Amino acid sequence: MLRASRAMATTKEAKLIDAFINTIENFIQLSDAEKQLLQSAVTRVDEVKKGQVINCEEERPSHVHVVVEGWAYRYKYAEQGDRAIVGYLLPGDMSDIHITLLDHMDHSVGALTPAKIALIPLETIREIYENHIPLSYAFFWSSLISESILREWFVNNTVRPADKRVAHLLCEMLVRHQLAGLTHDNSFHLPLTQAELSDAVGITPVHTNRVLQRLRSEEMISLDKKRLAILDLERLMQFAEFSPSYLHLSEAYLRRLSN
Amino acid sequence: MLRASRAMATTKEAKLIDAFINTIENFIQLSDAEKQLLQSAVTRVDEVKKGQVINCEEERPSHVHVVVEGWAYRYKYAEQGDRAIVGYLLPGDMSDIHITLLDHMDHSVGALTPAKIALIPLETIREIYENHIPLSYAFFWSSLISESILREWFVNNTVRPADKRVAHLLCEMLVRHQLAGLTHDNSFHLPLTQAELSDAVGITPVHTNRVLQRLRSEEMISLDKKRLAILDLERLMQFAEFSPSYLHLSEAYLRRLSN
DNA sequence: CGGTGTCTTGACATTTCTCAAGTTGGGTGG
DNA sequence: CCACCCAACTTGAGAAATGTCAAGACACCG
Repeated sequence: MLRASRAMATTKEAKLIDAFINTIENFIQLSDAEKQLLQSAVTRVDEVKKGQVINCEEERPSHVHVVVEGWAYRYKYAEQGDRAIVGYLLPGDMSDIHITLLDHMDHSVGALTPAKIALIPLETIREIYENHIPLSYAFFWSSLISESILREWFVNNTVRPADKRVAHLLCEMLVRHQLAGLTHDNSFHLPLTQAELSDAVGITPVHTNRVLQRLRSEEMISLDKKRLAILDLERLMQFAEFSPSYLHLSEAYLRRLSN
Repeated sequence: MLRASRAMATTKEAKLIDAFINTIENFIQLSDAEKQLLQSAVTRVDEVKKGQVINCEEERPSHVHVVVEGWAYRYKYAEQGDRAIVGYLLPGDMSDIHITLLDHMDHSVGALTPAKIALIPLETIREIYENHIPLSYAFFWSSLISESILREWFVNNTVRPADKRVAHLLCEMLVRHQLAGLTHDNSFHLPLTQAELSDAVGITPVHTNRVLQRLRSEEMISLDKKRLAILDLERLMQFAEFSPSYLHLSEAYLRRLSN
């Protein structure tokens, strides 16, 4: 029975590996044994619907979640029902590694699109902490990267006007999609609703709409049927004051980007 | 020589322990040996002047810094010279544990007041990672707490209007000072300039001034000669939509707060 | 083919910013 | 001890950015 579920997991993990392991290897090279270990750590892969809650604020999840396919997002509601989107999770991103050391979620996580989510039991992660120090570095590292991204998001919403905020976010999304190999010619699938974009940059949907129109009319981007194309990356980055330093890209990735 | 500097350090560390070790012990109880280890990890205690830079963006520090006395702050400049203050560091806070795994600072750290800063060499931290797993949990934990605080700051600046932002920040500062035992009757020393407060909540100094006046005239706070008193904590917290859950306080601390 | 969610537009309200001019207060040199 | 000075704080008036409300257009889905 245990064996069976292992086997099931194995067929799915190929996908987990593609994204998550790839991400980790931006930090350290993993041995085959370590990859295998991560593979077998996944006990389940859930298919969740758009909008479904994956982790709820205040709860204590029993598993750590990794996005395999689709988009998820971190969010928090303020009192009058205003939602702040605190981060987007792309394939390969971990949602809640904090929970191995903290006793409750301080935010919620939900699916922004239909998604596949891999689950790893907390105890497995704890075992890794004890016995596979390089891998625990990797978890710590990935958490530090999300902290750095969050910090830049904070700066974005704190000092920049609405149009630059949106532009900055789009630049980041482009780079992160490039890293994941999900772009063609600076264009990629952006499943966000204008309202979902708004909640990440802290402006009104109506205003987001007008900002996007301006970016389009100035021919920095085109956005149609959820496909975003960056038409003039140079100019967009400059306009947004975007510098990818905070993403802590490895040399290898920086090279990949410049192609 | 080495021995001498150790001895020097030892006299100073009593302070380090008071704050930093205390903080850590909010997470796990440390053995005497572990406390000793942390003590001896400090190779130097610097006295820095107000405004002095401790870590600079893009650089790679050789030491991790811990605030012993005074306030420090994390910040980033946007292009037109706008500064975003990304966090305040109180005694006991670590400034740059990230640097053990990332290759450059993605933000700067400076002193907001005259301060004493303890330095721990990177290699020492790395040794701890390898040989003292519980202590490395503690470092990881403290980094997760700052991430959670940052997340709440993000929410604050993303969904709340100016007056609530300021109120929320003041609530947080009160709690953090209470934890550090730095309050008397809900009042404490707030060394911030109105401009420094402004850069943390993303509004103009002029506007901050008016917001503070409103909070004063509504008798929620009083603020004079850098001494902040929360006159009606209940009301201020409600107004700010403040809930300390994101600070991940231990039961023990929550009890302490309710006195 | 109808319906619901998303996008778009316009007109107006509100919040926050900008600029510019005081005012206050603590610190320093004479 | 005084006089001055500079940084921080305050105030006012008008400008700019962003929000609100309401209605219509569009587009995808069942």
